[in-house]
Amino acid sequence: MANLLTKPRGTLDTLPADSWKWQYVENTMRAVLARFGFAELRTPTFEATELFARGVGDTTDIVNKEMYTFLDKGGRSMTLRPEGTAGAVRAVLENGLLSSAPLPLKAYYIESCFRYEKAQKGRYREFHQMGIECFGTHEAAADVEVISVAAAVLRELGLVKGVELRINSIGCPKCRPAFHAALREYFSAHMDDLCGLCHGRFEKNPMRILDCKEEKCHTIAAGAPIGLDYLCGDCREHFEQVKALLAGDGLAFTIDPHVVRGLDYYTNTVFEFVSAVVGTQGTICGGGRYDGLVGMLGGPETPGVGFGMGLERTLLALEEFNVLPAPPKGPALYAVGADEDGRRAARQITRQLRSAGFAVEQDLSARSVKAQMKAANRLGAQFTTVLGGAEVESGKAVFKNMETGAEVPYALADVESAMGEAMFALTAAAFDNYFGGGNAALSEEG
RNA sequence: GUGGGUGUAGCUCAGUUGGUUAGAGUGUCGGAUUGUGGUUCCGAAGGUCGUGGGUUCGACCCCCAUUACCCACCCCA
Repeated sequence: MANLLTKPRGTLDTLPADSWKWQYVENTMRAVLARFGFAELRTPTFEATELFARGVGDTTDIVNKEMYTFLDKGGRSMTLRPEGTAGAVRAVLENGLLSSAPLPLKAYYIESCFRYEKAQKGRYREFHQMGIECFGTHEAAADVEVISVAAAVLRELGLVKGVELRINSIGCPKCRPAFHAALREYFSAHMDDLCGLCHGRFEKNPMRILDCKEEKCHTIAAGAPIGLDYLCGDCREHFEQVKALLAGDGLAFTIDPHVVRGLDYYTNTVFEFVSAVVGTQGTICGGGRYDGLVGMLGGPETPGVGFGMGLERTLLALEEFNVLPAPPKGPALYAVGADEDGRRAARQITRQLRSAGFAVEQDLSARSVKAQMKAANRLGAQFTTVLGGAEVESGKAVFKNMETGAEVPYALADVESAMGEAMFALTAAAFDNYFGGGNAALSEEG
């Protein structure tokens, strides 16, 4: 009934008190991405439906039943992007980047995606992902570069333990038929024991049976032929190189023949970073190589490799593992006005300090001094200064350190430099405290 | 699309075998002698008990329906 005040199913509000967590994750990602030489690519939130049908693959669940598709006023079928790669490829092709930009082309995006699914923990209808794409080289070094980015992001965020890298190779269009044939031969002997869904998979894409979570299918799949045994010479060699380079980089991984991505465009290397804590939706990051995609969408045959990392799931993992940093500190100063003159003075120094670069708060509700102090405390202000007729007249006031209660006198005329010194003393003290104090070299410098 | 669970104040939750003015904690706002926070004390605001039916003298409580959220399947980030 109160539909007006109910957000759409499967969507999330990020409230002011929590938004710093998202900013922290995004900023960390951007910093790592910059180090690895990836530049941001921004594309529209919706694209022509056909782009996803062709790119993601019209046998996938994503295209068949999970897309937010609508007709625009011109009668064109549009779709809210369900993933990032198709749009990225479109933008790269449409802007001729494969011929004008230096190769390999390395791009990233942080964007929201939309899938019409039933929401649960770690799975939402509007979700956010950071994704990267590396176009123009088939070399294993590119696969490993891409995996390294994901690993570096996770490490930088503090997700070192409890997140596992699993890799596999699903081969190329040349070697896949042999594997499919072998799978069909194996599973045909067990048809009666497979679940209903897997009967369908048997025809369309028998590799998906390996991924089935049904107990009985899982048991049967354990004895199935291993895809890695059916790779052609080139693919085998490629996978060997990927493994060697990963090992050389000190990146721990496990080979998991059951890693089969659900998007049709993947070839060769596929990988995921999995955490057990994010509910059943444990895949924090999933990706792989897609050498056929660019050609499939009408571009020149161009190899590519990339991944998508779910921000909601990353955040869940950070919270589960308790590796979120301390929340940001409150304003440097809360300027309290005690009377009419004081309020005027508070407004004045607030304005002045803000333009000097300090975070300063002031009362906007004509509240009592006590109420303003309470507000300052609640906001986590590091200092307060109470201004009234007396201070205005004498030109002298004090900064009160809200943690220690200590008061530092200053002259109103010198408020900017006084604020700077007070803040410096605070960080120097925190620094000494953190490093066990007694760091003479640094504390003498102030 | 399929299962299971849960809906009582902004938040977390009590609410006796159905009994009349529905509670606590927390949060918000205010006060505890003149202009100083965090602890403490006092007070205030805030709920058509998800919604619609039904049973009953009487329903937050029982029954049915509906809806929302959560968890899981499926799928994937």
